[in-house]
Amino acid sequence: MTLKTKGRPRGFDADAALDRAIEVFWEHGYEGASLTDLTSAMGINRPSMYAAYGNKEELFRRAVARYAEHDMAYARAALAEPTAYKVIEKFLTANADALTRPDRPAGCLSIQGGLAGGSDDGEIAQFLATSRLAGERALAERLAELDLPAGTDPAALARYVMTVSEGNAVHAAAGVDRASLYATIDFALRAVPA
Amino acid sequence: MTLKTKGRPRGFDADAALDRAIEVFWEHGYEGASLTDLTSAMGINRPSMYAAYGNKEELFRRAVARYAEHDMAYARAALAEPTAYKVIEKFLTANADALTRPDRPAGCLSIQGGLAGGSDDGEIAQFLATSRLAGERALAERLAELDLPAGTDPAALARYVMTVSEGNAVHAAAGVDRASLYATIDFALRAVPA
DNA sequence: TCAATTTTGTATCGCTCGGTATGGAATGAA
DNA sequence: TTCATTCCATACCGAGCGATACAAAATTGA
Repeated sequence: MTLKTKGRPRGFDADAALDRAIEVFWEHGYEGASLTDLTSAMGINRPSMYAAYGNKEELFRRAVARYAEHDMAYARAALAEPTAYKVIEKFLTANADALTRPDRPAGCLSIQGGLAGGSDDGEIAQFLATSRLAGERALAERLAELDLPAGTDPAALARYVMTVSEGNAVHAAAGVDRASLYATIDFALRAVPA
Repeated sequence: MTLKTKGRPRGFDADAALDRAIEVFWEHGYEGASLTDLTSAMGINRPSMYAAYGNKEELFRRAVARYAEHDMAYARAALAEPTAYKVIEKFLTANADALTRPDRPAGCLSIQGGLAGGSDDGEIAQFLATSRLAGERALAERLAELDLPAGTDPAALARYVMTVSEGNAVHAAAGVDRASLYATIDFALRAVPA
């Protein structure tokens, strides 16, 4: 799969470097993560970053894509559960686990990355919002396939679940521990048709 | 109440200027709001801002304090309701209204202001988190006074309600409309003891 | 062995950031 | 009128930002 390269070979693993960039963006947000922070965490120099990823915004988009693929695999796994209640229960608990992993920053990259539009016209915030709403739509579509009581809107239920998930992410970023998030989920599940 | 001043009188209303600063922080976040953005919205020059408020961080803290006093008065009003269910119902609906006021930025300053620790070591994010948790504690204390079923932890219930509120704030900032937030609240209230 | 190609390290670019020095303008007190 | 005091406006500061120019280093193909 490695195509024959002509020039000097790259001295670092682009995916491993991306993993380190993910954590920097996760902790400091898009705007708060400076190129000095990023490249020093990635173990490379600035020109290497620009050659490999384009610019800071592209690096961020690649980081979010990789984050969605790896750190949010639990969400796709939860969709495989056989009932609506179990899908939601598994999604929320696995989400709470991910929000409080001891070896990772607290919270969720797609929220920590940036909610407010900073210097740009909210381009980053909008990109993250779109990506979150895509997850919400995927959940709604899965719920629509499953056994919901008549009159229950799958899209509204999915939005409720994502709302709890995002609120938990805000709490986790503030230092709230895993057990407390579980307690919140216990309440949240009481609103879900069994 | 105006004490006799000696020198040249101030040429602007400090509270009105603060209201304009609130909106800039609300839209762009603490880091994303530059002094040029702020002072031009406030209609004053930089030295006037520094003379009146100290520095950018102090301006932000004053803005958040004024925001809590004015734009979040609905929260204190909701606490006056006579039952736990009504307190929570009124808090969440008034919150959804505030998150989607057409004459104000979408979402909530205490979340839009900044979740991730930027250049500083998360001092702003921590300040905002502390202020949000103070609101949560106030709600918990009020719920503890009211009629909850035996075995219901007021602190956990308050945390659940704030989680929904914060999730709605994230959704509102992403452009979700008021009716959708209401639908989320309809689900959320099903978990609240009546 | 040499040209072609790509990456790497250094040093720097122009720009914007938060913050300030300075002098003139506007007031109250004497 | 004059002084002391306070505020306003211009112009500027050092620092850090994202992004790059340039040449040395490392590889492939001829």
